[in-house]
Amino acid sequence: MSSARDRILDAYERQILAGGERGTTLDAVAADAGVSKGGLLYHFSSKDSLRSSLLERLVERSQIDAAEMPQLPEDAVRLFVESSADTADQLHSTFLASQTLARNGHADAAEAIRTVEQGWYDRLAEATGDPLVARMAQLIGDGIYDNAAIDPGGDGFTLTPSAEEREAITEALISLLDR
Amino acid sequence: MSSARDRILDAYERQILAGGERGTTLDAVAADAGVSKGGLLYHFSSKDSLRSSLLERLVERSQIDAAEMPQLPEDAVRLFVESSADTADQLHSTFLASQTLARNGHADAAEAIRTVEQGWYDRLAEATGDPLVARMAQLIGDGIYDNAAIDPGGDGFTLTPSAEEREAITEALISLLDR
DNA sequence: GTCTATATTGTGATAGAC
DNA sequence: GTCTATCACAATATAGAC
Repeated sequence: MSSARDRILDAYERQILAGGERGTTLDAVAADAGVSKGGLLYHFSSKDSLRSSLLERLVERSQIDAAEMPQLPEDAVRLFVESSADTADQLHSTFLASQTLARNGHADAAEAIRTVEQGWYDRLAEATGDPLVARMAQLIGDGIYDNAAIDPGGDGFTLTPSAEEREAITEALISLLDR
Repeated sequence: MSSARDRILDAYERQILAGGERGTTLDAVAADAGVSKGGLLYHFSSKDSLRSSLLERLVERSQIDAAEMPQLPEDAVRLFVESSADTADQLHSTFLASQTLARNGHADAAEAIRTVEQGWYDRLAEATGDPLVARMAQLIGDGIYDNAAIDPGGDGFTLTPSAEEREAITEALISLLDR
C-alpha cells in the first residue's frame, strides 16, 4: 500500500511527463492523485516543496540504481544504450520529469540532473575503462531520453531508435573498446 | 534593421532558453523586446500565435541550413557532433527553444521537431552512406543539445563535452565508417 | 503601430470544518 | 488527514486613446 505522499508524487511525475510543467497545476496533480487540492497541500506545503521532493526521490532512486552497474564493459554499455528512457522504469521516469523541470529554469533541478549524470558517467567510465566510449554511450543515452520525452506515445513514426537499432549501436560502441 | 516582429520573436526565444516556458509571460517577453504588452499583442494576437510563429521560423531556418550539408562523410559527421548546440547560432537556438516547448506538451512543437530531426537524419544518412553511424551522430548531437539546454551558463563543471572530447568522438565515429 | 487602462480567468495558498 | 470554501495575485486578452 503506497502512502498518499507517494501517490501525489507519482501523479506529479505523470503530469510533467504528459504535458510538461505547464500542466502541473495543483488542481491537476491533486485530481490525478485522487485527493483534493487541500489534501495535497497537507502533504506538500507548496509547489516548490513538491518539486524538491521529486528531486530527493531522483537522488534516492539513482543511488539504488548505482549498485546495479554491471562489471563487464560490454554489459555496462548495453545497459546505457538499450535501457535508456524505458518510461516504465521508476528511475527513468523520475529522471525524465526532473529533466523537464531543469529545462524550465529550475536551478535545483539542473543541479540534481548534473549530479546524477556525473555519477552515471563515472561508473560507466570505470566499468568500461574507456572515457571516450563512456562519453559516447552517455550522450547517446541522453539523446534517446530526449527523443522519448518529446515523443510520449511513440507509435511508429518516431525518432526513438528501435530495439534493433539500439542493439547495433551497442555493438558498434563495444567494437570501439577493442582498439 | 530588424522588424518589431523579429525582435519580439528573438525575445521570446531568449526567455524560453533562459527560464523555460514558465517565465515567458507576455510581460517578460514584451519588456525584453522593448515594447509594451499591447504592442506585442498587435503583432501576435495571442500567445499561441507567438508559439506557432516560432515554429514557422524553425522550419524556415532548418531549410536554409539544409542547403549547407557537406558532401564528404567525415565533414557531415563533424558538423553534427562539433557544432551541435552552438547557442550563438540562430538555427540552434530556435531549435532548442522549440524543443523546450515540445517538452512542455505542445503537440505542434513536437511535430516540428520531429520533422526537422527527420530531415537532418536523412541528409546525414545520405552524406555518410551509413545509417548506423548517422543515427549515432544524431543521437550524440541530441545529447549535446540536451545538456547545453540544462546547463545554460556552462562554466567549467558542466556535462557538455569539451571541444577536445567532441573532436575525439568525431574521429571515433569516422573510424566506424571504414568497416 | 504602440500605448495605457481594464476585464476576466487561472492558479497558488490560507482558514477552518469535519 | 482530508475536505470545502475563499482570498490574493498573476497572466492572458480586450478596448480604446494617441
